[in-house]
Amino acid sequence: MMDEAAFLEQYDITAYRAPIATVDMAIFTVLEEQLQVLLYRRGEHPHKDRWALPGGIIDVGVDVDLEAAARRKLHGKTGVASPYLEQVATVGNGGRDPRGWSLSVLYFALLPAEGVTLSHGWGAAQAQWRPVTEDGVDMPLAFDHTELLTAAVQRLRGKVAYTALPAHLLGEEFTLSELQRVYEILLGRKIEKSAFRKRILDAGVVESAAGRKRTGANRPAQLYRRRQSASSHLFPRNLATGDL
Amino acid sequence: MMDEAAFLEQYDITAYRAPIATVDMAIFTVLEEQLQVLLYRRGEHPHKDRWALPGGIIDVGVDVDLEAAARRKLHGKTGVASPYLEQVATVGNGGRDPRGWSLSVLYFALLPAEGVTLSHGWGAAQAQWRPVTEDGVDMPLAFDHTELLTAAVQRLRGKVAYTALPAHLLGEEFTLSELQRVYEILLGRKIEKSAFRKRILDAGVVESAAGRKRTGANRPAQLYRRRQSASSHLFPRNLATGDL
DNA sequence: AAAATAGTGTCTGTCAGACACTATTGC
DNA sequence: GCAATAGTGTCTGACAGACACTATTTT
Repeated sequence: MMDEAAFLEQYDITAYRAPIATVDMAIFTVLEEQLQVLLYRRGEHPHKDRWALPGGIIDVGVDVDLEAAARRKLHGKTGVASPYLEQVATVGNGGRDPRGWSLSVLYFALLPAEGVTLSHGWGAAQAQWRPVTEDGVDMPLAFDHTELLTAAVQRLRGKVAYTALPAHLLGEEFTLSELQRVYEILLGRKIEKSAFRKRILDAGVVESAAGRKRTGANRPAQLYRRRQSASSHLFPRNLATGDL
Repeated sequence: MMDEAAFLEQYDITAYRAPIATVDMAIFTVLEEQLQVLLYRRGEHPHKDRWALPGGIIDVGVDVDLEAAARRKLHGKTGVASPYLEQVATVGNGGRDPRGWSLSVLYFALLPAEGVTLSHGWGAAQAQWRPVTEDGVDMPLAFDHTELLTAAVQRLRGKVAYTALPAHLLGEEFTLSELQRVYEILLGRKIEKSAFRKRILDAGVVESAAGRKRTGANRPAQLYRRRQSASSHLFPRNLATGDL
């Protein structure tokens, strides 16, 4: 009979043909009144010169865990360290990558457009924001990234009406009007102002910050910031006008 | 300059130290008026003799995709081929498995207790249903399976009030009273009958089946069955009495 | 008739949705 | 004052939640 220490001694990890393990990122922002996603043009095989979601192979020597791998990819492309990050799903099969059976963990990130400096990183020819139309982007993508992007967009859109997630698309401080505008862009329709404000404030997902924002020939607006609970909070009912 | 075919030709998949890739299953049923989860006692190292969620290493030679791997594990333990299956999350880090950096994709399955014959499968000393109390089970589990189970239970509980998922815990045909009872068990509280029936029927997630069920000295109940849309449907508002 | 569960009808408080109104700034 | 946006108040219809009622079976 063998104990666990002895078992591990003789265990050969390379005896198993493991799948390729990767992380892919759908990085969203709101820019020019549109939801946009960060894509880069692949500079290496496979799918060289095609547009793709940022991502890549998990490095078990560098990444302490899955989320660290995701943050590493994100930081490399945007320079942003700690945006809102959420795991969407994992896909895995023998056909999605010509290199063999591969498994990809998909994350989405939300970040404010200001302060982001896109850098190519190695292996990427270009990186740029592309507007999201309906559930995707109007260009073919490498691998199964079209499907991955659709899944990420649907997850995001599905949560908009029930959570305070869109607040992460704005900077530290923002006005309720700005927040409402982001909701409207994500939902693709107008929201009734009074109901929106009541529900956001009642939910306690934002707190007022000192100071007001003055932009033009009009009444200045109170500034707010996210509260800690903001991301996880589920509104008891729908937030925006109209169901779903 | 190399084209893609030439690239793949010289590409050596074993040059990368990939994580161990596994699938774990939280298999739920309702038995004896309680939510129960299927556990098995490990017959091999590591964590020999500890209770664990069914699962194991993905076999890229056998499993065409991730879900196939999950169904293979499920079928091996229960003999059930096609229950409700949903991906919950993926965890990965260097410390959760003594064999090395490992990555586990967690699924949960819902199935009716009738007709399930538990079999050990190889590598398992015993398999049995264990009641779920609060967010877990009252025994230590192997690896990080306590956390995995908690995640699965929370996902299930979180969706109960907004979806028709609990219908998958019953057989082909069931009465509305039986369905209501399952909801009550999962939510841990009574639901008002009239409201429950109105919302289930209005949502159109079940359809009446021919025949009625007669059990005792009382009025027989109409039988219903799930409709195709049942699993994905989101109720516009909460289904059960009381929020969340 | 009694017991037991199936199934329906009605009332009420709450809240989403609509809309109109007041407030505060620059010009 | 006028334009423009911030922010509030009020009415109404719909529905969740509570509760009481009717219906159908066996014993």
